[in-house]
Amino acid sequence: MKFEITSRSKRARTGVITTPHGMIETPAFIPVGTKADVKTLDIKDLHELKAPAVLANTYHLYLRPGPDLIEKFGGVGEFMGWDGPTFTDSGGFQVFSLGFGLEHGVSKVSNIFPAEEKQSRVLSGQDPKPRKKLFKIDEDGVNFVSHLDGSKHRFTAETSIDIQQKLGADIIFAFDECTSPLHDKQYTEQAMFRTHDWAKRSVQAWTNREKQALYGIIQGDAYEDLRKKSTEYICSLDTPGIAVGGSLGKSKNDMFDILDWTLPITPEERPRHLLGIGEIEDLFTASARGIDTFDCVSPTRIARNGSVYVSPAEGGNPKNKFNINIRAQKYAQDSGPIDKDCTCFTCLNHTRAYIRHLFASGELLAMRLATLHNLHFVFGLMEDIRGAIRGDSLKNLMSEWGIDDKI
RNA sequence: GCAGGGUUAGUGAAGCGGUCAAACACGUCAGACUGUAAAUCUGAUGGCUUAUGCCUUCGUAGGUUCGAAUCCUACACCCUGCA
Repeated sequence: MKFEITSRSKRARTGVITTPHGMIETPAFIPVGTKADVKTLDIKDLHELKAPAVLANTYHLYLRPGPDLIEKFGGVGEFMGWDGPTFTDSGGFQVFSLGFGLEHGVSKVSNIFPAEEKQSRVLSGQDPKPRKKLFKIDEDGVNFVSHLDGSKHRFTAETSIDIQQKLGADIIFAFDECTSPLHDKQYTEQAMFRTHDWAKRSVQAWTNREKQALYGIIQGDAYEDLRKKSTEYICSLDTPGIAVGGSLGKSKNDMFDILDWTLPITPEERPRHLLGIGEIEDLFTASARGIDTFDCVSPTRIARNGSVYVSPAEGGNPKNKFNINIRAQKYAQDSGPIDKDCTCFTCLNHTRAYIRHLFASGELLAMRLATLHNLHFVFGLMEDIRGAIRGDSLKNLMSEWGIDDKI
């Protein structure tokens, strides 16, 4: 992998990541294809959308169909028939989402209000309805039971890297522990040190350096000293790229702070990936802070659940100005496209009324059309962001979108 | 014509004297979703100037009872046997 910065505008930059499977213009949004497919889409769709890459998942592909089988087929990309760049996540996120996250019903950005109250209940063991977690963490690694069949397994830094080398993605991630916004500082610090140890071991286990680029992952939640310490340590390791991971706090402001603490002290020449983030607003604010690549399930997941992106001119929902719930009754007779200015397949061919009808009827096409639209929208947005960085006008673009950011 | 069974909120269907504005399912409406256990999940769903409140509802009309969706009578419609 090679990374070249092509322009700079304040803290933002554009660049090109060159992988064995092609180039990625950055900042870029990488759609998530957990089980070696972007849900509802095929590779022809991904090509037509100009998807820059696909991010698959180590945990899921390890359980099924298994890394040895994928290796026989020449890696995830070959296996799925995708000739573009690929990423694999390390499985670290599942340690969280199927562990603490499942147990206490939290995601990586806490949306629980009031978060402090929930946090104190969880920390004092007063959470009223904990569920049985599937992962148990120790210093050396993680024991877990498969969510598919209950079988017992163990991941360590070494096994994660070994699996990822068999999966063969162009960009791979160190095995890490993603904490929750509800963990206290003491635990977060312990987890951070564990992640540092695992990162070091991930680097040692990483042997396929010609073809695969390893990214270390910065942890530390929303604690300034921890994030800075973690950034220094992760950047001291010999990895081609750096990722910001883990819990990103209790609000968007926390996330801004985290990026402000970490990115200015990472080496400029290494590409920076922001794990699991990618709502419309975030793509602007994190690009402005110097993030180069994103991955996120949001555009594809909310599409399947009936939320589709709209530009500021369309209005959007009162609570979320960048999307509308296309299932709503008020669109039943709407003869316009999802977004007037959108040139995606869905908007060129179908009305809001038709898409709403497909959702109401439970038709699979509804999810596919919505996914095509949302990804086209996000990829177009990233192109606009890159153009704005080159033209030194990102701030203007953001104000056109009504994004108020102090940066 | 005789005998038996049935008629409950948008639909199907529980309830068979008080704790019933009425279970449950579906439907409908609204909301959530950020390194995907997610075509998932949550809430609302008789009306009201939103309430440990009032009003109207369980085929129709009467009746019994302190009290009826629940018991009785008549009527209407539907189903099943026998003529």
